[in-house]
Amino acid sequence: MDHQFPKTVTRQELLFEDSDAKFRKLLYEITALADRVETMRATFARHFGITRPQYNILFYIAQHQRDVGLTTGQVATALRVSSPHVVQEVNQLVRVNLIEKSPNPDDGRSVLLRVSERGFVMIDDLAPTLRDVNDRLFQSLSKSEFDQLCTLVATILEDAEGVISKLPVD
Amino acid sequence: MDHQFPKTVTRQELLFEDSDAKFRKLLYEITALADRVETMRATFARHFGITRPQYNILFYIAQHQRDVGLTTGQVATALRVSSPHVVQEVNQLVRVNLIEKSPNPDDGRSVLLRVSERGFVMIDDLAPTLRDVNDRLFQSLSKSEFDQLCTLVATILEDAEGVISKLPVD
DNA sequence: ATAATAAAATTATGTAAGTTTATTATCTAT
DNA sequence: ATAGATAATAAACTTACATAATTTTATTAT
Repeated sequence: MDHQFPKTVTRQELLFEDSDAKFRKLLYEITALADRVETMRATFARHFGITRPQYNILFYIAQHQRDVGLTTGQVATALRVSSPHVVQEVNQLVRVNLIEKSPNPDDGRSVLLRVSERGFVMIDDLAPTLRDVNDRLFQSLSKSEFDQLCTLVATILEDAEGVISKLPVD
Repeated sequence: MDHQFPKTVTRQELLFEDSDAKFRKLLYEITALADRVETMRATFARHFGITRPQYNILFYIAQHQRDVGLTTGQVATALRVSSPHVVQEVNQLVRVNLIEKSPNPDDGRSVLLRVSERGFVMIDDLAPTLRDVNDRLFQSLSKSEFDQLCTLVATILEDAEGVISKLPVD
């Protein structure tokens, strides 16, 4: 009658006093942390009068356009969303003059996306707030802890891709 | 004409060669990792014939109901979603006999949720797969790295709550 | 050079995962 | 006994996507 939840991990390195509680807490906290980060982005987005996906697209382009800009497809692939979604959100950003579209001289089917002058003004306006928030978010980390965290997260993310590519179900 | 993206962090501990690139990569990878974890959960959910939010609710209850069960409101608060959403998804789970509702003897307004016998059978069926996936997801971590990661993530999550509670915008 | 095929963006439509608002029943404090 | 507060729920709405179909332009094979 009184079921106990089965263990979700077997590696000894991940168990404490034979319990996977700490491991489950970590998994929960990783997703919770990502959720908080997206909450912050949603707040910044609202401050700009745009939505969270629009904010993510705008900032991705701002950080990765060089001189040439990015295509719709590049943005969709990088953010792991569909092209129609990028088209839809970018059109909203074009309407409020935060993104500019121009034809791709190398490919007549393609379009190049760049953040507008106004877009960069808004980003520059937000930057001090962003620095304040990020400094506080990572206030407790020493340089070596930051390095460790970067390495650990990168490693696990890589392993996650491998795991997903051959999930034993579905 | 050629705008450069402003720095998003100032702490020296988080900068490399005066660039915040590594920091931005970390933030990106944290959300990417959480996204991959949710992708895995969605796959397990599909295998059960339920949705990802249903899976998350089912597993939260399975792990936290003791003898007594959990109320709708407790689940909503813990998972940070609205009560109506929990009601909706739990009703689906009741329909397929994975969750059982019972009146709360201590409060006539309230309802107690528990995973059904069939629910635990499904969870026990999935457990070996879950262990395999989790072992592989964290295959690269030593015990001390796992400990460090737990501490770092918990610390940052705590700081994140503080940051959100007093965001300088909105 | 032309025909077939592929690729990029877009339009239209659909859906999953939530939210907000309103209602009802019960509880708590005066 | 009454006046709020709280728990669950129902109904309606919204957001953040995806899928399918279409158009235009490129590429490849003949």
